Amino acid sequence: MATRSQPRTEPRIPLSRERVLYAAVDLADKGGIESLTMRRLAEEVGAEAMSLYYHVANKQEVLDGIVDVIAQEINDVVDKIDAPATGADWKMAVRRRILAAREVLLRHPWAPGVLETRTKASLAIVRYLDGLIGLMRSGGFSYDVAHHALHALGSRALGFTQELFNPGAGSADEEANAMLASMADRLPHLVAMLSEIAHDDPDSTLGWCDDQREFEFGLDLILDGLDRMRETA
Amino acid sequence: MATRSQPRTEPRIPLSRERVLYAAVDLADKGGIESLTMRRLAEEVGAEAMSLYYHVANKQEVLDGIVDVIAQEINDVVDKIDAPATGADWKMAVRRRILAAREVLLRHPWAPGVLETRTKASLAIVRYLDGLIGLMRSGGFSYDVAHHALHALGSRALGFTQELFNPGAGSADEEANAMLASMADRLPHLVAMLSEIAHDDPDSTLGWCDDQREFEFGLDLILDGLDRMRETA
DNA sequence: ACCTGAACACCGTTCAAGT
DNA sequence: ACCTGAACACCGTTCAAGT
Repeated sequence: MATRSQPRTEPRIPLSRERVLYAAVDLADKGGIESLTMRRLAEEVGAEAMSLYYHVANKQEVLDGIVDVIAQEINDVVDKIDAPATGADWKMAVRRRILAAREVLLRHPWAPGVLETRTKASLAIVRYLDGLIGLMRSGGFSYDVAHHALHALGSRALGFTQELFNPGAGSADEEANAMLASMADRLPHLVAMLSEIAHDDPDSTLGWCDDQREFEFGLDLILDGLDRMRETA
Repeated sequence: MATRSQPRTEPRIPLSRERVLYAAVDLADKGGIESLTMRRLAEEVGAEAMSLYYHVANKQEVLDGIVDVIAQEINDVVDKIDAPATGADWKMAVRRRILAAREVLLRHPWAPGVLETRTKASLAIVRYLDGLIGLMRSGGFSYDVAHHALHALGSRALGFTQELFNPGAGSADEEANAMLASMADRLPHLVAMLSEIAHDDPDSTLGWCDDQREFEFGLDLILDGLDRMRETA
């Protein structure tokens, strides 16, 4: 429906590494990470698959790139949080940053999984970690303890926990429940436990069990333990 | 070179789901998880790729199967550990089981990554978790707290922690160090921290940072925190 | 019951060629 | 400098056919 003077469906803004990466994040947000293929990404961006290779070396670099985009988003949010008034507030300051990072990840649920597969450290993530170390330092920790602390937090430092399995939507859940019920004799403690508690709160979830309350429980357990070390040191 | 009476290169033991899964574990152990393809798996087992589909529904089922194999290996080891004498020993009992699980995973370094991608709970893993819950129960925890505890442990319950990135062997490491050094101004705390500490202990590692000492530090921080909750409850 | 050959739809990527 | 078409090597998987 374009006029003859504009021959084909508009040449569009030229490709660029940035445009490719943002389109990749969009694709993953909309269709999950498995929908992110070079061919589909090219389509999304109005080009042929092979054109992408002019702007990124290969798919690994795309994956590195989108992790970096998300990490930058985290830094943007986190940088707006004020520094703590006194060093003793380190715990609250770290806590707020981690929960802010989590909010970003909740908007990009594919990100933790991709992150795990990365072999190169994203610069933006390293920047984020540097901030956490800084907070702990001014809270009175030695570099040595701050280092241990990062390890103890693990992926929690970025706002997510690891799932041991991750039943998707609906059906698998019922199936699992049926299975569990049928073997109550072999799994006595687990069945008893699950019948006492209930996983509600289907929002605020980054997986099956990684909901907000549980995340904060584990986070606080670790932060409290670290704080106690700080006091006795 | 076979005699005419034995026409082709020996018919071999027939295929079976078990044989397929053990061959798959072998392949992953030897060549990493990315070397596990249906076609290569078939070759390993002396058959055509399509023959596998008679014994497993698809590749997802192979992946489910091999984590189950590893989880059984964990249970085999863990079941040999004696139960604690008194309930108060829950902490040491849980600790020993987790460290035993870790030893198994160190022999199958691809397993944590595959585990994370599974959507169905492996029965063997669920059995393992049931055991941990049982120990905590007899240690005096309510089911509610035991449940929180499992969440707080996360993947640590199975003996591994999540890496935020995972530089492989050698070169990438140096590259990362060079990068870090070149931006000491933008990452002051991190560079300072890394110059103070050193990651040695290249054995006992399940990734870059997940070495034995750090794993135990985080584990003990959590277990101690839980124990404190138990005492004040 | 168990295995296979040929074929399909889809990957990531190379390379020589177009503008 | 930027983009592309054709082609390659490799996936997982289906389906009809063999024994």
